[in-house]
Amino acid sequence: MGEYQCSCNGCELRSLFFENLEKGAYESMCAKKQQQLYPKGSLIYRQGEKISHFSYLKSGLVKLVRNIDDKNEQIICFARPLDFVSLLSIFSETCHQYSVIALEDSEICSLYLDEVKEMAMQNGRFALSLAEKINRASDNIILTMLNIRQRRLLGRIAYILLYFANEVYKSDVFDMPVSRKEIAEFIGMTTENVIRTLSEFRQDKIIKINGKTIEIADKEKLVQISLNA
Amino acid sequence: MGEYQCSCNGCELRSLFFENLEKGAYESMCAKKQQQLYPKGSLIYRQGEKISHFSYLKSGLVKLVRNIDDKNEQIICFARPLDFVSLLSIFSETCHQYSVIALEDSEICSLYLDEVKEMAMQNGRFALSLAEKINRASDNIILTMLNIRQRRLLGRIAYILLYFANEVYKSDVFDMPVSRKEIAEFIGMTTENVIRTLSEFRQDKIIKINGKTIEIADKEKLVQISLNA
DNA sequence: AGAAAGGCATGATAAATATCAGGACATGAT
DNA sequence: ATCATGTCCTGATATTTATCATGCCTTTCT
Repeated sequence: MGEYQCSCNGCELRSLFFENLEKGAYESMCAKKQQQLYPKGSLIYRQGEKISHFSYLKSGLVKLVRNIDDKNEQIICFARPLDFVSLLSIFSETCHQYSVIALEDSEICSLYLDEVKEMAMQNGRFALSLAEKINRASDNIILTMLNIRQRRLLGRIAYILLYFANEVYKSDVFDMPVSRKEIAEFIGMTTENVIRTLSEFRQDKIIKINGKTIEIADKEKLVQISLNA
Repeated sequence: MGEYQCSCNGCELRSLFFENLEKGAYESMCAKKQQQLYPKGSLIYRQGEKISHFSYLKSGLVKLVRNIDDKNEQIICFARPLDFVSLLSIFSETCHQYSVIALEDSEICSLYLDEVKEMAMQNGRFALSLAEKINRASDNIILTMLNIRQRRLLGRIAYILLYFANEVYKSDVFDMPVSRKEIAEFIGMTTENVIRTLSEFRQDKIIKINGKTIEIADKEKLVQISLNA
């Protein structure tokens, strides 16, 4: 029996496990991983479902969504690789508080939650490290919500444009992964006003819009708007 | 040397430690606790300070506040006993992300963070239990922020009135622990509009106001407003 | 006591945002 | 091919909220 080699060399979560688990424990955990590809638009978890897995995003982009009623949704956050997908309530609730939906083709790696918990109980260092990461994710959500709350329409749109450019795509030209409606659900304004504001930015030559592609043409001005509106 | 008896019989955090720590570890931790009384209005932690203690609220009421600039503040949440005070970033950041201020005379019990962390590393069950509690606190903050975001002025005021009545004071008559300005900072509206709305509720006989004392006179209507506005 | 500052209150007006309506365009289903 | 659906877009209007101004009352400071 040859030694097991984890195939996930690019997986950022490795460090978490590596640094804190015995080699044997790490490998047995890794061996049981279930990897799955969710195409763009597909539902990864449904709000209310039982949480059975500890999941993390290897590639792609997802949104966390809260269903208020039949018609209305709130987007809690967008999550990229390294942000855990089932992050929010994994240790505190038995059911998913939010739905998770793929915005781009996304690879999810899952481990049985029971086993991760078991491992955490046996290894405090691992548990603490896990808590740290989950904590940070929650913190970021709260901080972003506060940042959005303190801005008005224009500032909120500027903020989210800068978020995608700086945090997600690391480029001032990118394909907008979300619809105007989704932006509205994220910043808590109406779809019409999101559209209007983007048009306004286009007319003021702050951004260029070409189909799904957005180019930030005047970043300085966009930053100004994000700070002052 | 007689056996050490923890004096904090009413402390809800006991269970967390009790269930998960060896008696010796629990007692040595408990023996080092620092208990302090913060009078109403006093600063417990200042945003930006280094986090040195693991703290929890034994009695009283506090607010978590984010200073945006010289003049403007955002209130993140109110915390009662059982909610940890230094909860948000305790494992993920080295500095307090928010200030904590006493709204009522408050007793805080503190343990050295390093020691709690050390203990968590040595005891996975304890670490997991801690993570669970901190996780739940973050979840609640996020949920409350989403609940407020989906409402408009009247709904937000109704929501916070019901929050104090149902969650904090468990009574439809209570002394409002926060100013109109603080309500405004919490719900993200202006002070004038908070005042106006409360007056409106008073005129519509939904609440009675007598100095600091609020009485919810027509709870059914208040719930309706909270759901529809 | 008197002054200063802050909380509470209300009105008038301005600004921001939502709602409603309509149309162009793309996409997917039948 | 055609229909239905959904997204993007714009304008007109209504609603909601913020801002500005003012006054009263209480508390705090001196």
